[in-house]
Order: sequence, then structure tokens, then C-alpha cells
Amino acid sequence: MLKVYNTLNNKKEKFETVEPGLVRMYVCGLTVQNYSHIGHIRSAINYDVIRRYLEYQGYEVEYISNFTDINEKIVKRAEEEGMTAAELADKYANAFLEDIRSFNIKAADQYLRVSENIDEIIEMVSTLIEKNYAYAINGDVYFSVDSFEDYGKLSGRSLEDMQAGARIAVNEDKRNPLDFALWKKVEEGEGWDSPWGEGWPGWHIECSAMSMKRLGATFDIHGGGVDLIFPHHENEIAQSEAYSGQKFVKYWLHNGTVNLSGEKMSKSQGNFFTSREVLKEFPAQVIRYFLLTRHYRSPIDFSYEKLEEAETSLNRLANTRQELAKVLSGDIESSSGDQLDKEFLEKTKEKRSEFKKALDDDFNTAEAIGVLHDFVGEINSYINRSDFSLNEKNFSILEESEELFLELAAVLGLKFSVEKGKTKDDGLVEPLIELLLELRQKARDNNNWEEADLIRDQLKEIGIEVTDTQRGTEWEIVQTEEEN
RNA sequence: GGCGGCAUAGCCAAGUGGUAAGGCAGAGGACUGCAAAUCCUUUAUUCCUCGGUUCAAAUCCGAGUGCCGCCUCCA
Repeated sequence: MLKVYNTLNNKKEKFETVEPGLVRMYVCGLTVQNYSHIGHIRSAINYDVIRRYLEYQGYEVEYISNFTDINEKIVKRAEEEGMTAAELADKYANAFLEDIRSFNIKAADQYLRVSENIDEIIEMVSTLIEKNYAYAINGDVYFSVDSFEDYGKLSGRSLEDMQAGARIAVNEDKRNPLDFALWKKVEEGEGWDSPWGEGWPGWHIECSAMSMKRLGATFDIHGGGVDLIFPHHENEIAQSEAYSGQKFVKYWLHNGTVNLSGEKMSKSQGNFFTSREVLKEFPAQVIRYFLLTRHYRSPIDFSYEKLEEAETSLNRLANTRQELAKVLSGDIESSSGDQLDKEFLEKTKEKRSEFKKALDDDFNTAEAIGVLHDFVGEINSYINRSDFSLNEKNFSILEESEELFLELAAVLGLKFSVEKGKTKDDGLVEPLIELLLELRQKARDNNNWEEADLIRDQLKEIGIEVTDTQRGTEWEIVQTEEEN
């Protein structure tokens, strides 16, 4: 049974969708003003795994996200880059879509853009004014926090708490300093026409208007970073529930931040790594794997050193997959299995339920990865037994293991493709290498290590790695380009 | 100042009442001419400190210490 941690109650709750079999989820996207950084990617990967797991469990998932393409920062950046705000927003929205492809993140079913949903936003603001939840003054429209009884229920604070420690600059127009803008006046020629004059939508209204438009007044999951809990999501709840009179979201999920030396990575602080610069140093899958080794709600400390460790650890999984493929491409030597085969089969079968149990517990990817490591440990022990030989029975068991391993890895968005090697080749290369290896073997038989090593070293230089294993000498063409 | 979170081996990290997953690094061994890879064994009497509840606590309660996040744009 799936349980998810809901920020609304700070508790793990049983997951039940509004409509059986269908999950409607909305994840706050980013302001498209620059290239994405690792923090954005963590969030995207996290909700990608959540989506994949829900689909794996048989749900249909409608996954919606957004691009905030209207705000001051975009205008400013556009001036710096010498293009229009719309062009700049497009540029970085497309860059983000490219980035998520690199990380094997499935694209949302739709990315809603603020600039394309102004009518809905204006309609929503008008209704909030009619219902006396909002007021217009001097071209701005504010939401009145005092009019919404439950204000503060998500972030767990009361209006009194917040006023006591408020650091918000006093705005004379507001009835309460905590009132927030639904519509903001801007200079002529820069905004959209509205009943209150020319302006822009406030920051929070977009997500409410667009998510409800696409997913209905009440939907299942709303996700984003912890740093959005207040004020962004708190305000979304207020304006959405005031507008519809219905519960806005069943489960609020929040992912932890990516930190650098303990401090939150953020654009405004300038302490961030863009996903593009990190991709120059490490394969995307290593970064993805690393980010999934920590539970999504906890902060994770980022460093290249940690990525190196993650790479070693991930290689353990990749090696096993590779070895397994080699074993399975060998010849079957006998038709009977034995007791060990039986034991192996049983251990293997437990892995699926262990894996599900981990993800059922609030999407615990760290534990799920632990299960994958246990799993490859079993496979390694089995295929490395000194008396191991392929028979009809264990062939099908191993084939099943291979499928199961790939199936589970895919839920985490990890792919393990078999690298090119002696199994796949076109033309002359293979016979030539086999010939060289035969010569090398002769040299080895005569204890002529010098010559044997010379062949191995020279082959390595041209990109062919030779290894002597218990199954004999193997070789593969070492890929320099990364695989996804 | 207000609200919230976290503290587990050298490092990273699971684990919310039943006696400490997993990874990285380290040590010993097997295999190997050497490499590489792999396998086996091993590394926390103990989970920040102090007190309490319980037959039983890393897990619950109280106090303290330290770190972090939010309260302003933020994934």
C-alpha cells in the first residue's frame, strides 16, 4: 500500500486518488530566465520517479507542469541578451526541455505558459473580487488573507505568528501587510489589458488558474521544492479554495533542496551548478543516480567528489548487467538444474516486492537502490561460483532476473544497455581481434608475458580492452561517448 | 524574533517500538603470470547529550547542544 508524506498534515497518509485509477498531478516548473541548475533537476527527477512509480503500479497519470514566462527578471535578462522577453523565455524553456531529455526525465503531458493563460487568470481574479476575497486598488489587485479562514494551514503558521516576525516592506495600499498581489500594474505597453488597467498576473495566481483549468478544482498531487511552501503554495491554496469553494489539492509533496557545503543552491545566491556544466563532467545517469540515493524530502549535499563515489557505485550495477548478458549469450551445457538454482530463484523473486515496499513508503528511492544492490549481489555470487555452468533451468532463471533487474531500474529511470563488444560487430574487426588474441594466448602458454602484455596494451591504445576472466579472455570496444 | 526540519561508522545514507539496509573508502582472503573485474570475510554493543515512559527506544516524551530551511525571488 502506497503511503505519501503530505505537507498539509506533516504525516504519511494512505494514497487514494480522487478518481480511481487516475492520478492528476501538477508540479511547479521554473521561471524560464536562465539555464536550469542541479536543484531544478533534482526536483524534476524526483517527480519523474513518482510519476514512473505510479504508472508502474497501474495508474494512469496526467502530469502537468508550467513555465513562468512573465516577470521582471525575464524582462531584465532579455535586455541583457538583446532579445524580447518572449524570445528569451522560449530559449530557456527549450533549453530546459533538452536538459530533461538528457536526464531521461519524461516530459510533462503539458507545460502551461502564463502568457497563454491570461484570460483564465483575469477571470479568476474577477471572481475573487466578486466574492470579496480580493480588492482592487490603484491598478493592483490584492488577495485579502484575513478573508480566508484557513490561511496558514499548509505552512503551519497563524497570521499572528507571521505578523510578529514580518520582514515584508509595508505597502500603504494593502489592508494587511500579508495580502499578496493577484494582479500588478505595469507601465503602458508592457502588460496585458485587464478590468484594472494594464498589468501582469501576480506570481501565485498562475499556478492556481492553470492547474485548475487543466486538472479540475480538486486534484491529487501538487509538487514543488520545500522553498515554495510559503508563500507560494500557501497562497495558491487560499486563492484556489476561495475561488472554487472546494478542496484544492489532496496531497502536497515537497522535495528537499540541493546544497553546496550545507547551503542551499540558489540562483539568487549565485551558488549553483548548472546542469549543463555538470553534464560536461559526468554522465547524466550518474547524476540522476546520485540524486536518488537520498530520500527526496531531505536536503542533499552536492559535490563532484560525491558524484565520483556515485559513479563507482552505479558501475557495480552496470557491470552485473553486462556480465549477465555475457553469461546468457553463452552455450547451454546441460539440461538439469540443482538445489542452488532453486535457492537463487527464490531470492530473486523477493526483490520485486522488496523494491515496491521501499517505494510504497513515500517513494524511498534510497532504500530501493539498496534493494538493487542486494539484487546484483545475489546475481554476482551465483554466476561467479566456481562450479557455475549454464543449464536449461538456470538459463531461464537468469533471463528472468535480467528482465526483473531492468524492470526495476526503469522505475527509477535508470537504463543499463549492453555495451558493444564481442557480441556485436560488423565485418573484419572481430576476426582480426580474435586472431590477435590467439597469438597472445600462445605467448601466454609459453610464459612469454612481455609479448602478451604488448598485445593487450596496444589494443587498449586503439580502444579495445582485453580482460582475462574465469570464463576465458574477453574483449570489448571501449565507448568514449556516453550512453543514456 | 516566529514557524518547521535534521543530527546514525572514516565518508554518504536507509531505518518511527522488537534488538542497526545499502553504497564509497579501508583490512584480510580466493581467483590471476601481472592487470582489470568478480566473489568471500571483516569494519557502529550502538544511533548528538542528559533525563523520562516501556518487558523492550536510533525510533515515543521532556530539556539541552549543533546545523539547516522558510518568514523577500527561489525547485
